[in-house]
Amino acid sequence: MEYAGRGDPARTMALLWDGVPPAPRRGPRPRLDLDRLVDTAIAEADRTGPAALSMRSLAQALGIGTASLYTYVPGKAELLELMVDRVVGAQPLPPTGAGWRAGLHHLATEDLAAFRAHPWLLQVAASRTVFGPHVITRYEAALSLLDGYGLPAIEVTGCVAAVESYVRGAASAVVEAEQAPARTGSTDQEWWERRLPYLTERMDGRFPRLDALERAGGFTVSDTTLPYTLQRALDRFAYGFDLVLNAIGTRIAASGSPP
Amino acid sequence: MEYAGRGDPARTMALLWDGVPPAPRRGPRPRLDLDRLVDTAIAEADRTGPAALSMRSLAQALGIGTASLYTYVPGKAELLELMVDRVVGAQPLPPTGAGWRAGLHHLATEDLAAFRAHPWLLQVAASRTVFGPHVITRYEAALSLLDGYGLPAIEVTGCVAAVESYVRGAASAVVEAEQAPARTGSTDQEWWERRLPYLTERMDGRFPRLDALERAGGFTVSDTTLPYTLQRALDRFAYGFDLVLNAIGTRIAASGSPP
DNA sequence: AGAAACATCGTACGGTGTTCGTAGTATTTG
DNA sequence: CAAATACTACGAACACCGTACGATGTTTCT
Repeated sequence: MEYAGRGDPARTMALLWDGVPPAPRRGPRPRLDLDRLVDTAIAEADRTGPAALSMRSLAQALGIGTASLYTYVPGKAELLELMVDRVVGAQPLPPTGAGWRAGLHHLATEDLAAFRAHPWLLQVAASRTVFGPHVITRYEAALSLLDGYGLPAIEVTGCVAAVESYVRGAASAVVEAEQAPARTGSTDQEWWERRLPYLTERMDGRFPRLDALERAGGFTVSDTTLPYTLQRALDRFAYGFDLVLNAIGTRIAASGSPP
Repeated sequence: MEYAGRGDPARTMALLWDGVPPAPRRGPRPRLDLDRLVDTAIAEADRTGPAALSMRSLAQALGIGTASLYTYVPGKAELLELMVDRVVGAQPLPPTGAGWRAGLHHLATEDLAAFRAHPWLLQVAASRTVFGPHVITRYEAALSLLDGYGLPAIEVTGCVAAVESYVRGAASAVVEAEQAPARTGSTDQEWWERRLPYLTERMDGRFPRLDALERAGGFTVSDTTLPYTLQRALDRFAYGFDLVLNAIGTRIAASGSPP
């Protein structure tokens, strides 16, 4: 999942920003266009899981030979970048004029939805920021949400970065909860029924705080440490995001200028 | 980097919680012990990068045959889990009695340090929570930091989860900034000098907010979107973490009971 | 018609995690 | 003491992976 940034920057930048270069004059027509390739790759990655996308299976899904892929794309790393920017491009931008809080909320909700629909985003985007047009457009929109409230530039970028960081981290917990059954090949209940005996035996009495939580709030160990219930994970996402928004609100209030 | 949770849970749990099982009575003595194996794996992963750890190279570093590794560990997935729990076990626990803020600050600082020292943690821990004794001990300690302030249980777990989510997301930005030069094989400056011409040409005039930031605050595009300067990334980490802590403080204050 | 430019793709290379079967060794048993 | 036993060690092989190379076929321009 690393695929160091091999290809020369010019080629990658051109693919991201200009799409496919002008059609060449000679030789046989390409059977594919870049859009179809990237779309198929996204669908395939969604279907088969994050790391399971292989150039061979992608080529097969497209009905072409494996080596032919390299006519369109320098390598897998660049393909992944194109996939990221394309997914981001499909997200709606936050509404302007509804206030910073509604705007950031919209942004985070869309991001969470994208991470859930395309879990591989978490692994790709975690290792390197993609410098595509849609990614930057979205970042620009996020910055403008905090414009006009008197926040200094350094704080605007800081707040947006904080939101992005939190969303990425919390979304990965949500995705984990959502994917746990599929990955283990069994239902949540089976998964826990098989592990709980070992855990309870080992944990017995050694973790008073967790025990207290279990007695007081009806949390089981499985519920607190790893919120395997999707609903619990979503609740946590919302709770923590509210914390972040509240903190941003305090900074805005402290900066003087009203909305 | 997926390595679905193959091995049976009993074996994995036993490895995590009980260490190596009682020494067998017959047959040749094992040449290795589990601790040495895991330690070497950690060192190797630190040295060669996240995904570059291979069972073959690890075996070579240990001076044994590749297949022999599977005598000690069911597979790579389980080995990675052992590595995670071992790293977490090496972290100091937050001081009790210094207050929740100091405690959480200590926790986050140590986590960030661990992510920087072992970048592969971000990719391993992102996909599944490791249920090892040290991980749970650390979680227990985090919970107890917020004990006694009158926060309801659901909020205690919510706040700890929020901190963890933020730290994971923000740390990945820091690590990205720190590793960028090594990954691209060139210095920051070279990397940007090669890409900036293409970027500025494409971005010219299309992103007024970013342009304004550049004019006003001395931010370059490279500085805002991807904080390739390590110092800037660290500043952002601290700023956002302060936001989260402030929000938690507000919740605590609203819950009545003083420290 | 011939040359040049291009897409296609079978094949091969060096890597990966893991399995299998066998060889070897130390303890326990008869 | 010898034989059975239970264990470690590991070379070889399997099924994959991303990618480079070179041959082949197709289209367009001269």
